[in-house]
Amino acid sequence: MRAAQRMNAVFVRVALDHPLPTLFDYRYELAPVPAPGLLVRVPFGRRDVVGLICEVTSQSDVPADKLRAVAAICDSCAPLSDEWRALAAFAAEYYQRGLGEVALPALPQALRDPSRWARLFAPEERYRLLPAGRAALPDALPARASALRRLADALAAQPALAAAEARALHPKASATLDEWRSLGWVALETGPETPDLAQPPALTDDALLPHLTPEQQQAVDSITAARDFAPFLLHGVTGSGKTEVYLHALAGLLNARPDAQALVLVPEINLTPQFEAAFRTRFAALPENAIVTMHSGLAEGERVRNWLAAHTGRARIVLGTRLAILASLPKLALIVVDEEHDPAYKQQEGLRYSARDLAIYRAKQLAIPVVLGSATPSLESWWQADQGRYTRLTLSRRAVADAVLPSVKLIDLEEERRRGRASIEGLSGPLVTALKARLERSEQSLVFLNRRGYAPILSCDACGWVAGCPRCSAYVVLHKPERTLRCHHCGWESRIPKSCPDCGNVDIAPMGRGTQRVEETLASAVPGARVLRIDADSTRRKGSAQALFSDVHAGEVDILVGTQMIAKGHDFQRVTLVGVLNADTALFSHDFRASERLFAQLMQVSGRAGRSGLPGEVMIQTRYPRHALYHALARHDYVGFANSTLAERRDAQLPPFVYQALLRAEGRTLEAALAFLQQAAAALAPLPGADRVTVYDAVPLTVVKVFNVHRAQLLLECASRAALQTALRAWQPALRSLKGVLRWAVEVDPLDI
DNA sequence: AGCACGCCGACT
DNA sequence: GTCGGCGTGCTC
Repeated sequence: MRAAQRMNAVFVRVALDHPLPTLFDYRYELAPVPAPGLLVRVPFGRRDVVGLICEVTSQSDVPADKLRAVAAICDSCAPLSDEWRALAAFAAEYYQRGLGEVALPALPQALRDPSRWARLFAPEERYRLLPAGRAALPDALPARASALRRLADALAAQPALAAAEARALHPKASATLDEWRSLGWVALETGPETPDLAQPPALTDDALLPHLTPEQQQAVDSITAARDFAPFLLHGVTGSGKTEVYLHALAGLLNARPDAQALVLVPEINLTPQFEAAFRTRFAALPENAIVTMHSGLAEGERVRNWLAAHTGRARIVLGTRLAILASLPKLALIVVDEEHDPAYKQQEGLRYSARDLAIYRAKQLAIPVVLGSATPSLESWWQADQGRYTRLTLSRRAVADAVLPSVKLIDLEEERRRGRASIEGLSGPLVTALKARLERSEQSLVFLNRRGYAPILSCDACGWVAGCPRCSAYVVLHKPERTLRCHHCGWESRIPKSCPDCGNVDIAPMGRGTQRVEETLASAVPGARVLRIDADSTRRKGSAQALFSDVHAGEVDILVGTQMIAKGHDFQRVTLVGVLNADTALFSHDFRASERLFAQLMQVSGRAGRSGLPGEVMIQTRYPRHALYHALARHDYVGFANSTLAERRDAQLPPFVYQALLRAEGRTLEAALAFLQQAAAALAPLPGADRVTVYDAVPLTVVKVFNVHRAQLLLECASRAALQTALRAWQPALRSLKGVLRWAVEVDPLDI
């Protein structure tokens, strides 16, 4: 008996969201058959947590007295596929984390809450209006019970009303509907949803589509013809119609295979609405729930619904930000990464993954095409294309007839000053004149400045005091509309002092300019102009960015001033002038990627001008009008810029010619953080692979202290990705065993150094 | 990461 | 006399 039990014993090896990189074994004694990929609720220490079954075995190496039993299993949700678990395992391996730390946070929160499992997978309840109810209902309700009336109207309007929809219409819908049920007015039904309407043979009518330029057509043909892993770098100047290429490639795929899924990534939440609208218009024949979005702005309920739509295969197009790269997509057949160069694809906390790089992995794993689109590809991707590992697809011309690239003018601030030409609060004469001319012609202008707030510094003329953050080693930024000083690192806020807290002098003055100050200046410098500011501050409320952008589209704005938020994606029809302020700071940054980022940003913002056929003009105010970056920009010469920057990177042995990783440490004192890093460096030296790794000195971060925590980092560099990976993997236990109360994390392929 | 247990200062 | 500081140790 005992022996038989042992023979039949079932154990599961479970990944938990926990820093230990191991799996945890549990006895499995429940009725449903366990399978890898299913979620379970297990006791862990003193609490219950959700884990992912990675293996089902008949024996365990863990001593029997330590083993505990699985408490519950979620078997109404199809198991996460082998491919998905392999993706999570790869990400965990590559970014030096535990599998559970990758897999579980990638799931929607509701799935990680066992108390919600039953409800999530319960067949949706629906209410159907019965003839008795149809006869009685509207009149039986009090005249002013508007919510009840809406509920009744909704019941009358459709064959069956989903319980969730009913609850959205009326907070007490369940109680009301139960009452109506007892009166014989409505019937409750459960079961599978009414089947979707049969999909028409073709989702799109080719005759109605905008006709493609030969370059676009060739790009679409190449993508559509791909039958295996095929990475494409779609290099297209702004306005060249990259989106149309995506749409055609999607149409080709979705038409050819009625079950295929596509994943489209965009760098920012702000860009999802316009893509979603384009997909819904173009693929109007798809059922509504076949196109879903995935980003951090979704409410929890919608997040699970959309995730499940992807997981069950019902969603054909998933549109999302970087987190969508970890969605479960059993029939994934095409991945598009729009604006692939955008740093937003790099997660900057927790698991610091690059969604673009994982997209490449995923495409390779599934042997499918992946399209990386950009007007200014990352040098990493450009180099891959140079090497022939990615296929380059080029769109060299603007797609709209007559739309030409804007002319770029550099305004030499030194010369303006030498010649004694007037400028108003940092706005040069030529720029103000150009802005006024646009206003007269009822055209729109855009002023780009990558610094929010009113002024980055508030200082005392008399003693040199500068307002700083008490918690960070950083100055605080003056925010005039909010009448506060604000730390952009930790969020600390205070009132604006009336006099210098050090010497009492009342002449404390804002220095430098942010978007708020430029907004104020523009209002007086360009009389009559309707000025709108869009930045992280003016769009803090959820959904407000959309409203502000639609004001611009509706022509209710003459001058739009803002940070990089205004540079991305939006197709403003009447913008013919782009002014760029304060770009020079990035030219001489210590960050070797600063110029690449600046070039991409300026190229992108320049691309906002003249999209609809009106001639566009870009004016860049600079002290260095002869700088090579600006010259390349004026010629719209990404290729020249990329090639010369790559040559510099090669000479300096910087990425993509070497691979980097960082060890970051945070401690109560800088000394503690540095000491930890030095110990860590010493521990690395004897490990396998470490002989090929260059370890630099531990250094404090530029902003050493944030929220009273002192930060330092150690840079590792290696010509071989494999050797770096080996060394990093071997390093983990050593790092864990180092003592000291200190937070640390390894970052692979860091963007900011 | 949580969440315990485990030994030393200022309070009902 | 306890409440609670965070050091360190464990989680199948």
